[in-house]
Amino acid sequence: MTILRLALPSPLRQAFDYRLPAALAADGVPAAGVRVRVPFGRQQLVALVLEEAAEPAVAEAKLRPVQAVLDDAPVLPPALWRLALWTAHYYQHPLGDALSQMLPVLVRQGEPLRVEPAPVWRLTPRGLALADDGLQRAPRQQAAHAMLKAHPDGLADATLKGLGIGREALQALADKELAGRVAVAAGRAAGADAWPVPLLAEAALALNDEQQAAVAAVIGDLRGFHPWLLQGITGSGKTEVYLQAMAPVLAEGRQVLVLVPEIGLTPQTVARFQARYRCPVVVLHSGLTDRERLQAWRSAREGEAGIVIGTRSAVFTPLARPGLIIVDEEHDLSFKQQEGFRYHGRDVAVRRAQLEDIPVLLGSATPALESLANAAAGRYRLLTLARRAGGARSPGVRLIDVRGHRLVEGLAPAVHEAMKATLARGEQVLVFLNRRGYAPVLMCHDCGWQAGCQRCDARPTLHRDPPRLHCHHCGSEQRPPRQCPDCGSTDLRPVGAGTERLEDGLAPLFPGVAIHRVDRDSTRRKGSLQAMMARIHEGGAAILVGTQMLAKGHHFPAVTLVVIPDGDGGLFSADFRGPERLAQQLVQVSGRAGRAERPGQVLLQTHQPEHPLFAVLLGQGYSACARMLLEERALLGLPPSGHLALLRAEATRAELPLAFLQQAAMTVLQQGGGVQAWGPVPAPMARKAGMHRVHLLLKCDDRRRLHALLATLVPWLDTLPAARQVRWSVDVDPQELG
DNA sequence: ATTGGTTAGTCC
DNA sequence: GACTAACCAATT
Repeated sequence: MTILRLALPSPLRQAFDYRLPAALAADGVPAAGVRVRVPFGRQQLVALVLEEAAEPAVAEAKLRPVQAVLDDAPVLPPALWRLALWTAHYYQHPLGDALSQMLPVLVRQGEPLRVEPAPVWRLTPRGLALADDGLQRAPRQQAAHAMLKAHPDGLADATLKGLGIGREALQALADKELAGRVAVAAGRAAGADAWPVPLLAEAALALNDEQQAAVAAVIGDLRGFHPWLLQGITGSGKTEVYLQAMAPVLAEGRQVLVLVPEIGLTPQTVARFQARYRCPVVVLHSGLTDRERLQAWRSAREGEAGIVIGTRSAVFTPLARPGLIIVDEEHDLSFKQQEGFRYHGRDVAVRRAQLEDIPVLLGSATPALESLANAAAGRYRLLTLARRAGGARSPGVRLIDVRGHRLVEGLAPAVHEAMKATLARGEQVLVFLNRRGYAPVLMCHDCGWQAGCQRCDARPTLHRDPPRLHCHHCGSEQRPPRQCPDCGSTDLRPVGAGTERLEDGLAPLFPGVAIHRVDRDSTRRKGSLQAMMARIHEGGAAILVGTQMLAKGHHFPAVTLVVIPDGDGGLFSADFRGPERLAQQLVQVSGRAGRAERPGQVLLQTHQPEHPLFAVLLGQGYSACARMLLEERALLGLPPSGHLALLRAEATRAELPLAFLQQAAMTVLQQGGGVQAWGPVPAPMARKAGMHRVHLLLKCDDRRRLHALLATLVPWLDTLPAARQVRWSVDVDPQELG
């Protein structure tokens, strides 16, 4: 009898054995990575074969039969299969659940993998003959026409969607018989003739000598695993380095995987890649339908797509002929999945490159301390771009000591003056405040009562339109009280300022000046961010008020002054990564300002002008600041000098998670092995969304010893009766201890 | 008696 | 996690 050991899409930390009926074994025993349909309890599931088992783990009578074998070959290529097993083990996540998260929804529902080649949009002869400005009355159709004209081999639906070209525009072109959707022949040739000739669709930009050196280094060694760290200041032309580094990879017919932060995946980013090369570009992001995602995934897996661009989860996209992996803005927090399967996309990308035996290029203006430490240790090779491309000068940063000064709307007099002068020149000012809403606290002026959230140990933020107290941690909303519930006073006052209040307060100070607020609330509606960006890019005096949305990705050429009213935030944060994040944020937001003719100015208001972080960051730059922070981490044994894993547990009753993690802590103490247990302690926000939350932090100088412990501790915890009374999880290499 | 809500246990 | 049997208590 043939017994198959299967990974089921379930959170259970175990494999399940099934019997393979003789009728299904006729074509041979399915290999590891093949999908099968099985009964499980009273449900039907799609599972993946792990191996053929010599002996069943349970009594033979309990084995149920496999109902169908869905594939004749594994779903994932060998290197990706090994990556999946490694990642599930490294992050101590149940294998079946990890595997199912790596696959598109339709694949894990059993959809056939056979590729009907995705039909592509192409111009008709009439469309090709149409003049470039023949659709002036219809800008969207004109954009679609221009894009299709640049790609005579056609573009797939998913690619066009990624480029921001909508179905309506394409349908309109089709109605005019200017374009059509046609099927293409299946099975592209592999190797050098995989893509259209010539591959280059537009001329490459000229490189300065730093960029030249970076490109030369990477393409000089495209065989085998080489991790690179490209540290390039904002505006230094990192993207051009990516583009030119991938040229020889594509020229060989191999594929490039590009990972970007969630916020970085804009139509402009995709357009930049698509405009350069004629090979198919596919985009994987959360906006795709299940069907589109499946098409993109198949096209990567079959080797049709030359460039695959996506966010975190795209690191698991199978590639027929992988050649290079690029991780842009590698320091970005969005690469770490913060719930469930808590992997780090950047770290998985490096491991994948190793298993695929290809180079990986991590890029950032402000690399994570982990990456800089890897470069310093010689594990990564460092490439530096210290000059802005095109000769633009970097903005100067000036600390504004606000101690003792009277602030108007949170602005010091010198800052106010600088803003007026900038606006008078017709230039733009960016005010960066990483706090949305009207005010973070609603307080009674008579007795000091503060509005609190019913379900969290947090104060809800006061919002203005519509008026409400909104808890950013659990999402609950209440009507703001008109009277203090403690003393009955009606003198309730908002304390502190968020972006809404700042927007209101700045208007009378700068009459007649347009103020654009850019945060999650003001850009909630689809397309509103793009509309706002368009208005900003029209130029003219304006104030941009925004949260970190403004600090990422977009560049604002008309902004010549950046104001940071609250530069101290995060300086004394509870999280040990606070200073690192602050330094990254300051550098990133500073990079939004300035252009070739006129360098930008950054004004940073602070109550701590002598703080060493500011002194080093402003005096010697990000790298020196990072070195200082790395020394501090080393003294405390914190990452990357030491290694962490965080056990979290929560329940409505406070004593349950505490008791559960006490058992864990006890075991760690007994087993020792050089692993320290800190806690259990209440989480920084002890009650969130009605749940009492407790943490146990595990810490060890040696990563292998920490993982050896986790490998026995976690499965054992899973068997404890107490584990069923709490929600618990393991976070390996936690990025936020909150 | 019926319904609803919680809990413990299984899933191969 | 999904599902169920078992149990208890409050409602008809």
